[in-house]
Formats: sequence, structure tokens, C-alpha cells
Amino acid sequence: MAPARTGSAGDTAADTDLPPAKPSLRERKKIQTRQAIRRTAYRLFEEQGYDATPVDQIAEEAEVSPSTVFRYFPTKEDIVLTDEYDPLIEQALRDRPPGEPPVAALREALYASIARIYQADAVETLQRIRLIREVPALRARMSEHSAETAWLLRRALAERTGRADDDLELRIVTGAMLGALTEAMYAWVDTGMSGTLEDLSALVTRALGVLERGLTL
Amino acid sequence: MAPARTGSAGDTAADTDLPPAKPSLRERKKIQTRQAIRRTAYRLFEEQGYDATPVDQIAEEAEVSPSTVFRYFPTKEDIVLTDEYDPLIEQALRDRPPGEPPVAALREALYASIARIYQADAVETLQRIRLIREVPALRARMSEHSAETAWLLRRALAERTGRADDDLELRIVTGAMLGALTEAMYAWVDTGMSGTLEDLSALVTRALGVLERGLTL
DNA sequence: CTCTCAATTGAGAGTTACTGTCATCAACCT
DNA sequence: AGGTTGATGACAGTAACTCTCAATTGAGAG
Repeated sequence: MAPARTGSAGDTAADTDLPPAKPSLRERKKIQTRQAIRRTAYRLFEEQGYDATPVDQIAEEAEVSPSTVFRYFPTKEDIVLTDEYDPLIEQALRDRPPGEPPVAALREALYASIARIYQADAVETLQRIRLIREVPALRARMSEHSAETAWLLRRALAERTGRADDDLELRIVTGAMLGALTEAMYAWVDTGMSGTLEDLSALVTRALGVLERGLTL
Repeated sequence: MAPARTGSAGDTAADTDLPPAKPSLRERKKIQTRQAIRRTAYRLFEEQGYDATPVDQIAEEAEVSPSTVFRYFPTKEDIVLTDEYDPLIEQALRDRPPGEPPVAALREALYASIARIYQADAVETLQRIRLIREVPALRARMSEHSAETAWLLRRALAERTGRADDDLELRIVTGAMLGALTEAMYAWVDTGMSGTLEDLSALVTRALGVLERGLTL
């Protein structure tokens, strides 16, 4: 559910490959506001807990009106859940050689993506994952989000296998992958997620390994 | 998330195997009220849609106060989502011979359970599934519920494999299974779920087959 | 049968997440 | 500078809950 890069600039002539050229004052202000809201929210969630933090308070401390908060994030949950990872994973998956078997391709694509996401903002990423894990409402919405990721994944796999994208086997494969990876992620959080990046990659390897071995124990 | 069989009678002496003996006037009224609310709600959801049906209206047409509705179902979503399937599946899984490999055991357990659930109230079951599929809020909560089912499944598999119930491989296996099965169920609904029971069983077979074959396509 | 106790219920007030409208104000374009 | 457009804030409204308290009703004792 990426924010779809708020309209305007670039993309008209040859793709210059430098979108962060100078997004116009307006755009910059929007980004600032968005960041202010999210940062304030994360801080308050940390201090008081998610449920105990009303949107009005977030608005007040972020120096915007409640209306504005809802303009930027349709729901309170979205403040935590909105991300731009999906296109990243999708791209990484497309970059894999066509011959590669699906599970292997996904594994490699994930390695690349995880590293990137993690580097972008490690602290906030961890905070996010912890929140998602601990707040039921967020966990619920998250798995909804996963369903969309599954769909995207399916389309990518459909392309590389030449199957229809509503193919049953394909659906099952992506469903299983997502299920396994989600579980692996939660397991990672349970371990205290201290080792961070390496551990997470190792978990992904083990998870996909189990799948490849036909779920034998 | 079974309602835990509302307290009182039976179970004190030898288990007489007839719990529906005579649950006392009070208990019977409670069951009636619960049914009235749920039935009314399902009817209204059918007529007007889930989102367009306020709890107050359900209360009014079910001849109870709004407070009472919330006493019986903590959230509006629970009116649709509350079920008692989990213990059923758990039992069916425990009834399988200990030597059987996990995936096969689950398959057989599911066959038995699906048949039972379906026979209990086919119409309402279909209505439920359709609602869960179509209303985002319900889908989200449902996957939350699945997480609990996964945990239960994990405990059962932990027992029969002698592994710890927080074993990583075990988590991954159950996660993958649930993911695959959920996807299969949605696929079933997508096909118009006309063939109903047989089709569903066939889908389960195919889903678990894919898992056993290591997600090869 | 009645009296007491505990559980169930309904009424009402309050909180919070959202939605929609409208006037204001600031950035963009000419 | 001046008109247009997009962002913002104030406000009113809805609906899902939550809490509290008083009235009712079934359960069990005498």
C-alpha cells in the first residue's frame, strides 16, 4: 500500500534517475508534515502505548490539526503500517534470472530488500515491528497488508512461470511463503531480535529451507 | 476463540456424555439471546451490508438493548467471527495415529472437521465465509484469529513430534500450512463455492499436496 | 410460597476514531 | 500583482465502544 508517490514532477521526458532533485516547496512541506506526524506518534506510542495515545494528542504535539493527521493517514493504524517496501521487493524479484526456481528467487530478492529496508532506518524499523507485534489491532491490519503483498508476489511469480495469476497452485505457494515468512519474522522478534540483520537473513533461509523440503520435520 | 462453554453444570461426577441435559432456564435464555442477536445481525448484514448496519439497529430488531449486544459480543466483528471450530480441529488432530507425518495428519483432521462444521449449519457457514471475504475489517480480524489457530496447531504438532512448541521449524510449518489453507479457502470462495463440500476437500488436498512437494510448480 | 442473593439487563453519559463541509491561507503560475 | 489551486483548520456529526448504576429476573433456602 505504498503512497503512490504524490503526483507531479519528473517522468515526463527521459527518466533522469534523480527524482529527489528539488520537489518544490509544497512537496517538501508535505514530506515534513508527514514526518512530523509519524515521528511524534512513534514517540508517544513509545511513552504511553498505542491505545493510550489519542490521535488528538498526536495532532497537538505535532502542531497540526486532527483533520490533517487524518488527511495524511486514513487511520491511526496507518501511521504505523504505511510503508514502501512492496515495490522494492517486487523490483528485486523481477531482477532475478528467469530460470531460477520460485523459492530461490524469492529468497534472493528478500535478502536484497531486507538489507535495504534495514539500512534506511534501523531504529524506526525495529520500533515498527515491535508495535505490530504487540498491538492486536496492528497485527490484524498487518496481515491484511500481507494479503496485498501476496498478490503482488503472485503476479511476479505468474510472470516468471508463465502461469495465470489466479492459478490455484500459485496462490497456495505464495500463501505458504508469506505464512512461513511472517512466522519467521515473529520468531525473530521473540528472540529479542538482538543479532538483527544477520539473524533475520538466517531465519529467512531456514524458513524457505523448510518449505523446499516439503514441510518435513 | 471459543466461548469456553459458559460455566456451570456437568463435569463434576463422571462425564455423563450428555451435556445438553437441561442447562437451567438462565442458560437457555442466554443461548436464545445470543442466537437472536446473531441471526438478526446476519439478516441485516445480508439486506444492507455489514458497514451500513449499526449495532443499535441490530439491538433494536433483536429486541435487546445495545449494551446487551456488546455484553454478548465484545465487538461487532465478533458477531460474525465467533466460532467453536478450533477445539474441533484440535481434537481431530489428536485422534490421528502418532506415527503419521504432520501434513498428512492435518489433512485427515481437516477432512473430518470440515464435514462436521459444514453439516452443522451450511447456510450460515457460507454467509459467514462470504462476509469474511468481502468486509476488510472482518478479513483482518480473521487472520488474527488464524494466528491463534496456528498456535493451537503448533501445540498439537509439538506433542506428536516431541519438539518444543516454540521450535522454529514448527512455527514455520504451521505458518505455511495456515497460509496455504487460507489461500485455498479464498480460492474456493472465488470459484463461486458452488460444489461446496467436495470441492473444498479437493482444494485442501491440492494445497497440502503443493506443500508436500516443496512448493515446486 | 416467599424471601434473599446473585446474575442479567437497560438506560444514560462519556470517549475516541473517523467523515464531510466550508472558509482561510499559502504556494504556484502568468 | 492577481487569479488559481491545493493544503489547512474549525466545526458538526456518526458510530463503535466503555462504564456506571438502578431495575428486573431467575436460583436456592427456608
